[in-house]
Amino acid sequence: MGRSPCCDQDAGVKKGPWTPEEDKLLVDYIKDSKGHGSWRRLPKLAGLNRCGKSCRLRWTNYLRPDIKRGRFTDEEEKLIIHLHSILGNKWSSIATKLPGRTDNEIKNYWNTHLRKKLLSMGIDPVTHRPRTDLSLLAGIPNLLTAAAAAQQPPNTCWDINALRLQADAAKYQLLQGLLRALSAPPAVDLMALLAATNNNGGGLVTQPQPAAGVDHQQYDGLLNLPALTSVPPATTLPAAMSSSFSGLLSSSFGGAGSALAGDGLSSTDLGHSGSSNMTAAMAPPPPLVVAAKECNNGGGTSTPCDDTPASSPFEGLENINLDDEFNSDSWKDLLEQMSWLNNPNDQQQLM
DNA sequence: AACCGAAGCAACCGCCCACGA
DNA sequence: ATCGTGGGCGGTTGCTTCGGT
Repeated sequence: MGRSPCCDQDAGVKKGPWTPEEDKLLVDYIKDSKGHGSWRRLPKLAGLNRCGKSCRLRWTNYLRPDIKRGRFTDEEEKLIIHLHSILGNKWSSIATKLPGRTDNEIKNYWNTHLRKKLLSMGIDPVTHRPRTDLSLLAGIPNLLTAAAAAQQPPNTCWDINALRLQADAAKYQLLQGLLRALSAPPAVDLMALLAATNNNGGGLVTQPQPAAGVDHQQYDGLLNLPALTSVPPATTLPAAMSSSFSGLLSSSFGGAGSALAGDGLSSTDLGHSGSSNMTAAMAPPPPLVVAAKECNNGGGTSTPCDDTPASSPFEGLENINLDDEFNSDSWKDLLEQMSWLNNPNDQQQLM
């Protein structure tokens, strides 16, 4: 239907920053009138050459006596993030839960601080899920572990923990290489990313802790995706896997296992306790726990097994052909070859 | 000391909705 | 039922401040 602007643009009403005198006029009027009444009529009655809307904004965002000034506390930050995950950009609704804070203030704080904070954590500030621009990576459902497991014939045994660790290492390098190949400096700590992409849920789990000011529920949500166990040196990779990535690794990192010092964002923002930087993340792994062995009984479940593993769990992955010069096409090929693994039913059968 | 880019934030803009005539 | 108005809301702008060179 269209409506006339709240303020006549030709009336020469003042715009821009408010002066102390204008503030006083507005405050005095509202005080004397015990309320603002009609905002449209207020400027004339208060002797202000402002539009009513401008007066309302000035009052609600700045002059109201119950406005709380100063930095947001950690608790307020957590609450904002939590409420935003539920309410989205409903700033006024969020503001009702933070006494003394205005929707405008919260909105500004979100846009200038919290949004960046979440991004640096690899969390999409819109969805509060792991970043969608990294979904290509985050969506890999334990690809290599599952693929390796899929190679095992029924009723054979394999060292499930060794398999998982090798898969972790392979994934770690793959992700590094991919990020490099796409000329995208890691926006998140790769260890954290792997923690989010790893589905194995086995032992050796290292649970990073949320950084101060980080919403625990969201963080926990991220961590609901099982955590990375550990990253063995690349030299433990089966030859087939190593060669698949060798070109990419040697050209990108100067050799597998090299540190990525100074690359990307500080991982301290990611809140890791312990290995809180990239160099530490690349350090030799801690001693491994005794590997459990499991049998593929052919029925979609695994059972404990003491037999010697049948063969390298990565056998059969040689057909994943990554070019020496890693590029997006080869990545697509890889995904296509393994796309069936994204099917939850298929994954279920592997577990 | 001067300049420049980035960050922060107050204020504005335009759309939408509720409500009353 | 329709339309005009008031007020609220989210997105955006642009000014100010800050920090680095």
